[in-house]
Order: sequence, then C-alpha cells, then structure tokens
Amino acid sequence: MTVVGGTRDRMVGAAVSALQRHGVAGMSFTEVLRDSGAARGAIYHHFPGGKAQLVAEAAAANGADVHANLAGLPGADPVAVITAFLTAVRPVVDASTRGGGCAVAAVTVGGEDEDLCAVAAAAFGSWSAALGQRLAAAGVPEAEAADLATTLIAILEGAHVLCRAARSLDPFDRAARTITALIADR
Amino acid sequence: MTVVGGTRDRMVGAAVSALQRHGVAGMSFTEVLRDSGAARGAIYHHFPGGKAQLVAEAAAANGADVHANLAGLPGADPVAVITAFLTAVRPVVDASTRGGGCAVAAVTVGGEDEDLCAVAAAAFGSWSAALGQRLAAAGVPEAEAADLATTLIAILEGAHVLCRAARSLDPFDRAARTITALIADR
DNA sequence: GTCTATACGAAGATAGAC
DNA sequence: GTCTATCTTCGTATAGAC
Repeated sequence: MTVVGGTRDRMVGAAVSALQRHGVAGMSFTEVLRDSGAARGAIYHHFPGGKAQLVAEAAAANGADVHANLAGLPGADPVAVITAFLTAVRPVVDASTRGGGCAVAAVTVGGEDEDLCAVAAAAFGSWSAALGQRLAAAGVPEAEAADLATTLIAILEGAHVLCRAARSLDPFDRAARTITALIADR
Repeated sequence: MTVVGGTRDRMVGAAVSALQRHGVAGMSFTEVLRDSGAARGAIYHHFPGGKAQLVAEAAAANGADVHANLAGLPGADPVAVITAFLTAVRPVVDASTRGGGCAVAAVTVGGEDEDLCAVAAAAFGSWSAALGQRLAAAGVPEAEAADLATTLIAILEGAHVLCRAARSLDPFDRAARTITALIADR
C-alpha cells in the first residue's frame, strides 16, 4: 500500500483499511473521506461507479499487495517455504486480533454483487497460485502443491476469523504448529 | 434451528439467515421482519437491547447448533473422525457457494462491539473443544488433538470464505483432500 | 402481547460554485 | 479538478392504539 500518492490512491488506501475493520456494508464514505483527507465530491469524480467501484479497487489493490509478498517467499524445501509463509502472514493476522481482518474476504459478504466475489476469487486464486509455485519449486509434486497452497490460504483466512473473535493469536499459532508438524513428518 | 416456534424463535432464525448472507451491518430489521412475519414493534418487545441483542442471540443459537452436531461426530480412529467432520460440514460450506456464510464469523466483523466477539469466541472455542474431544477419544494425544481441532475449524472458516468467493466447493475439497492425506500418512 | 405510525439520524448519491 | 451544500432513501429506535 502506497504511503504517499494522489488523492485517489489515498482514498483506495483508506478504503482498504475501512474494509478490514468494518466490511463492505459497514464502510462509510464519511470514514474514507476523513482518513484520506479528500472532499465529498471527490468520490464520484475519481470513482464514477460509486461505492461498488471503490470497494472493488480496494480489494484488488490489497490482493495484489499480498500476491507480491507471496511470490517472493524464500525457502529451499517445503517446510522452509511453509515456515516463511507463516512468518510473513503472522503480523497480518495479528492485526485481526485488534479488530482488523482481510479486506479481500470482506468483499465476499453481501452476496448480491457478483462482480465483487469475482475480484475476491481472482485475488485468492493468485495467492494460491503463487504459493503453489513456491512449494512446487521446493520439491512438492505439482498436484499436491496446488492443493496444499489452497489449504494454507484457507488456514490463513480461517485464522483471521478465529483470531479476531478470540482477540488472540493463539488459534493461528496452533494451526501453524499443526500444519508445520504434519508436513515435516510426511 | 427450530422450524416451528413462537415469534421470538422465528425472528432469531431469520436473523441467523440474514447474518450469513449480509453480515451484521448489512442485516436490516426490515429483512428479519419480512422473513419471520413479525411486526415492527415486536423487535423491542422481544429484544429490548435492539439489534445488538438480536445479533448476539442469533450467533449464540447458531453456535450451539453446530456444537451439537460436532459433539455427536462418529469415528473410531483419527482419520474416521476427520472424514466424518468434513462430511458433516460440506453441505454447510456448499451454502456459502450460493451467498451464504458462517453466522458466527459474521459477528466478528465490525470490531467496536467487544461483546459480539466474545460470543463468537465462545462458539468457536466450544466447537474446537468438542472436535478435540472426539479426536482424543479416537487416540490422538491430548495436546495434539486440541491443536488439530483448532486447525480444522480454521480450515472450515477459511473454506467458507474461499468457497463464497469462488462460488464453488473446489477450495473446500482441495483442503479436505490435503488434510486427510496428511493425517493418514502421519 | 401485537401491530401501525412516526421520529430521528446517517447513509449514498448528485448538483453546481469556485 | 476540487470543494460545499443538498437530495433522497433507508436504517434504528420509539410511542402509543388495539
């Protein structure tokens, strides 16, 4: 997420933050405007499609950020890749213990907007693909790598939910220990 | 969820359904009233605490339902318990592919309401405990059983998110295959 | 106990001045 | 291009008749 940038970029960044904390329905323009310092009329100037467009762009931007991080994951063997993955996402899940969450997951709720689900599906798919590629490069058979990558992304998203409820990283750490041990003992 | 019952029970049931599809902020009394057939004034008659109380009761009721199902899971060995778990939750996740979702997970978003997170945390904790007990009874060491149960609940919640985005059970089936194989090969 | 009617505020969306 | 002011709609919440 760009820390500097024009009004438009700041609005997208503020939308990502609002999505993580309050979801689509709970995100208000008032909040985005306040956090980005933009004026009310700027919304429909930069996003003619209104809330749906802003939300879709925010989810896509957040998805691309995470994808970039996953694609650059180090690790010469499967356990090393998984450990690197877990280490990379732990701080993100930690934000969920303080009311954060996954912005991409947030846009899947609501259900009436099919386009938003497509944006989220594309993001999740790109994450799985990137992680699967890293696992395959570390020696996991192609078919297994894809399934394992999807499983790890599911654990990540589930940990967001559980840790936000528990206000603790304990569920994440339990899942991390378990999956690491299972792969190591394979 | 009771299919018959008084006005109050029907309202709670309608709230669970609304929570699954639209989340807390997206759930409106208008929708709950329509689906339950209740009158507008019935809300504050039965739920003096307003929306917060109705939502909390709906999440708790849904949590108790799921807990009852998990506590009765069959299986003489670890793989059998996990298979029974996955078979039991598959139809629930299938509802997510058509816009559903987990009502308990839904109440964790928003963040400002600490009580709602506590309700969700209690529900998730009871699910993990019930599943962990079944795994322990099937021969998994106590400490491992608790971690594995939490991991399975995380996978369940993550699968809800991924399958709702993808409009497909494919992510769930991949994760189910993976975790089953990892436990079987242990 | 159940229902109708309504108050009050906040949301998204728009128009038009500068 | 940017900002101010405003419109309309829908939300929660309440009052009070039956």
